[in-house]
Amino acid sequence: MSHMVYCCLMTLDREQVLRSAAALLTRKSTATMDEVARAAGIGRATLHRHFAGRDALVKALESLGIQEFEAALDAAALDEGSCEEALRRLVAAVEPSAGLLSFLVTENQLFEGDEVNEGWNRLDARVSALFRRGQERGEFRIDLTPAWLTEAFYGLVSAGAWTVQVGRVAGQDFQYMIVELLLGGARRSVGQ
Amino acid sequence: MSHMVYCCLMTLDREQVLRSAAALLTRKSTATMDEVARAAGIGRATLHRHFAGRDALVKALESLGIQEFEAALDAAALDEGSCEEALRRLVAAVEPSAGLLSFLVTENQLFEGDEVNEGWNRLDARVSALFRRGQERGEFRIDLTPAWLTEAFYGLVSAGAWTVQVGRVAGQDFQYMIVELLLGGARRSVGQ
DNA sequence: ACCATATGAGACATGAATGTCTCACCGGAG
DNA sequence: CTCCGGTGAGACATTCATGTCTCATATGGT
Repeated sequence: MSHMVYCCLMTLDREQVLRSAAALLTRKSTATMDEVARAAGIGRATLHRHFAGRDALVKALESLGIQEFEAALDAAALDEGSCEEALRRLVAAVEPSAGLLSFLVTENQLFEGDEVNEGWNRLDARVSALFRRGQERGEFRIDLTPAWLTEAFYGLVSAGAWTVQVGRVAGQDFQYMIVELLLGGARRSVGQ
Repeated sequence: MSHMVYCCLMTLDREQVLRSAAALLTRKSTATMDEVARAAGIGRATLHRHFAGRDALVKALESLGIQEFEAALDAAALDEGSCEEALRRLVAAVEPSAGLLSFLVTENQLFEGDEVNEGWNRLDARVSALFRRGQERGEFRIDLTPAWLTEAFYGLVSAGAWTVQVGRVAGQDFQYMIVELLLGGARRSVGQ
């Protein structure tokens, strides 16, 4: 059928392929096009019909990651209520995409090149704004810059995704680990 | 001269080459053997005389990173005094190697393969032991496992190295950022 | 049943990185 | 000065991922 139903500018096939590619590349970032195709249960030729080449695949993955992260930011409603609760909602919303995000973040090949996808700037700005709002509300300390807190957020999400994947901690603890460390740190407070 | 002075099982030449290779690969993990050679100011043939191939180079880099990290652990004297102070010493000692560590950590190609260098297990155990000692001393909270705190430590060191490198924060703040976030978190405590 | 489309498998060429080789050159030791 | 080990430059073959192609097949609608 040539008249397929489009959803979000992406066919269902394409979406499925992209999902499995993300899952594979998250684990093995150097996976070959053939491996990606096999992982998706399709032939290499078909993969090439969907994505012109490896670059196009990675770009599509980048778009997917940005889209998912942006959706997580929307779902978390960062402007509402306390910033601590907003951060908890954000981590919960971003968990399903953590692996993909981790892959994209470490794929610094994207960042060293000509031009970065402007989507990352938008995302950085929104996360950074959350931390700034928390500082202005007196919830977050002001001696750590929003820029650093944003990078630390990415770093901890990646570390959490990795740690869960290798089985060093249970996936059930993902949100708790990240939020608690990011908010409260490792030091035992007097009250606890 | 065929009778060269050996130091730490490594010639001075080899050491220099390894340093610049680490610096380059930290920035561009996909750098070519030729690029590595140029960065070291030597010819590709000479690079091959020092390291049989790319794999050997990466292995040597891994050994160097492990060696430096182990030296940092020694210098930090993790068993002495409070664990908070020990952690501060560790971050300070590890700062010069942060870029190399970041490269090696993200080079998951090393971890997905046949066998991981047993050195990583030793390092993990020592860092983990620090956090466990802190928990036993009542300094650190016990609801975050030493395994997670260890991974978070790696993640924050990597994030810090990256953030400093791209100029998002000043290199001068490296230690403070990491230690303060890892120990105290982003939440503003009542006393502050 | 027929046809159109998409697919999988494989062959093939291309390009890039790698690994090996030779050769001319340089600098120091004898 | 002469010799010799180390070096840089380049040529060369090899390997591997990639990209393109063809063709037989399966699927699905008419």
